[in-house]
Formats: sequence, C-alpha cells, structure tokens
Amino acid sequence: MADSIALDPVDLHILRLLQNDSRTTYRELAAEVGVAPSTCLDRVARLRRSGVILGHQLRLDPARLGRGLEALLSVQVRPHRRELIGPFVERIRTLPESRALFHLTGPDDYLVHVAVTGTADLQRLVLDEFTSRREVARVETRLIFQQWECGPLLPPPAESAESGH
Amino acid sequence: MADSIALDPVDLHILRLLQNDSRTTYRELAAEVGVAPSTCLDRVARLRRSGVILGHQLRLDPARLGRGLEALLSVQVRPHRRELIGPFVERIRTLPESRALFHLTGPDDYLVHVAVTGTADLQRLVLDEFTSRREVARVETRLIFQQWECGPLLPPPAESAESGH
DNA sequence: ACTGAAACCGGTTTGAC
DNA sequence: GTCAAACCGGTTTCAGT
Repeated sequence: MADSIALDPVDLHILRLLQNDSRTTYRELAAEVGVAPSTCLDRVARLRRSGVILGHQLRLDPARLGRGLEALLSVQVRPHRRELIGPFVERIRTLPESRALFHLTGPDDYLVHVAVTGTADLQRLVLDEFTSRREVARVETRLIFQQWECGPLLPPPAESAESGH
Repeated sequence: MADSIALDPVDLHILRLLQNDSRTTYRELAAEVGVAPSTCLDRVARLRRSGVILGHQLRLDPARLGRGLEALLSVQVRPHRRELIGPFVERIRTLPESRALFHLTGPDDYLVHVAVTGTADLQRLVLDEFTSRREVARVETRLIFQQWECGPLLPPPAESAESGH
C-alpha cells in the first residue's frame, strides 16, 4: 500500500491548481494546463482512484465560528499500552474542540490541536477531558499566536525517494 | 475583525455537510436541509463573504506523493525579534516539505509540520534548513506515527462566547 | 425564501492519433 | 492507450415574486 504514483507534469499542474481551489472547473483546469477538459476529468478520476486525492474539504475560520483561541496540548499517556490509548484517542478525536491529533515519538505521546472560545474554555477542556483521565500522566499547553498553512503538497522533485534497499 | 457571525440552524447544517464533502451539490444540500437550492447558494455565498468559509481545498495523501514520513519540528529562534523571525517564517513556510507552521507560546517558539521522503530527507532538511540558520538555537524532531483530522469545526453550543463587548 | 428559466458544467461517448 | 471534440443530463445562477 501507499506506493508512490508516477505523476506527469499535467497531473502536478492539476493538483497544484486544485489545492488552491478544489472547485476549479475542469474547463478552467483544461484552459490553464493546456489540455482538453475530458483529459482533466480522466486525470482527476485516476488520482482519486489511486488514492492521491483523499477528498474535498471546506476550510473554515475558527475565529469566525466563535473559537478565537487555539492551542497545542502535549500529552503523556501512561502506561502507553493499546488498552489505554485506544479509548483515549477515540475520546479526544471526537471532542468538538479537537482539530487534529498526532501520535508521536518522543517523551510526549500525543499532540492535540484544539480551538476554543477562550482561556476559560481551554482550562475547562484541560481539566475535564485530559488531566481528569487516569491514563493521562502529563499535559503541557501552548497557545498558538499565529499559524500558516504551507504551499501545495507536491512529490519530491527527483527520483531520490526509491533507492530500494 | 474576526467577529463571531450569527449562524442559524440552516447555516450550521450546510457547514456540517460541506465539511464532509465540499463538492456536495446545492440540490443535495437543499434536500438534506429542507430549503430551496437557491437558498443554499445564498447562504454559502454569505458565509464566504463573511469569512467563515475560507475556501475549498483538496486533501492529498502525502504517502502517495512519495512523502511517506511526517514529523514535527520544535524550533527555538533566538533572539526572538521581528527582524529574525520574519525571514525565518517566510523561508520555512515556503519549503516544499512544510505542511503547517505554528508560532507558539512556551520555550519552543515554532512548531513545523513536515512531510519528507524518509529519514535521510528529514536529516537533510533539519541540517540544511534549520540548524544551519544562525537564528535557530535548537531543533527537536519528533516523528508522527499516526494522525487524525478531527470532526467538523462548529461554533460552541451555547452563547457563552459573546457577553457583549 | 421560493420559482423557474437560461447559462454553465460534469461525465460519457465517440472518434482521431 | 491517450487525448480531443461532441453531446446530454444535471447543476448553478439570476431574474422576478
């Protein structure tokens, strides 16, 4: 699974455009890339089938939705065993405040990206959903001043990835 | 700026549906929500104008694009002054390996989410783009075992956010 | 906020290379 | 096998109400 797909310049151009605005029409895509609309359609369908394209998502502004404060919580779960981390992950990832959850190497096992209404809401969240859990050994909270989503995700420039050992 | 917008149940229903699949047609939206398609169009246009909806984005699988390893880099930038952090942010956020960048409170000033081809690529990135920079005082690298995007981002349930400014 | 009509688009078919 | 052109049914969009 997860084999890297061979992508030609047309595929890359299409992906770049769709990452800016996933509702770009096939006609616009075609005009921009310099191929026929049906070709764009074929390419996108292939990219969907091959799993490169996971889906189309709406990006919302948390602040405009009344969640003006975001934070990252580093969490130690001890003991770090499947019986404990399964329910923990399931609970945390379904909290309305959670935006993303990472399972990491290093001393802190999880990083949780949350969006809350303010510091009072954040305090409540930390106390009621994290430190109150028996398996949570430590929580470290860092506020997010500012965040940037980075440029389009593209394959590495050369074929350096596969030197098959 | 970033005032919280008054959203009625129709808006919320539409947002929830579009977060699952931002290409849902206005017709489907209308059928699901129980209003006319043109009403959905009006609502979405308003949400776009008011800034709640930032855009429509394609979600890609980094692994299928040859970037099978992801990591979080915690970075200290010293001295932490505008003249230093401006160029640093600009450089890091435009790296093809960068997926997201956070400016944080706490001892580590920045967190960078990167996607690379493998450990060799990660080592190169850390050495060439981070520790080689004069203003970077410390870099801590943690690998991502697994990550989850969390449920739809919605406004907090009650009117606790706005107690009139 | 709904209706309806016209412009537009997605996706299939067909045909050329 | 891949791309381009034609085509149809569905979608978006904009009047008017």
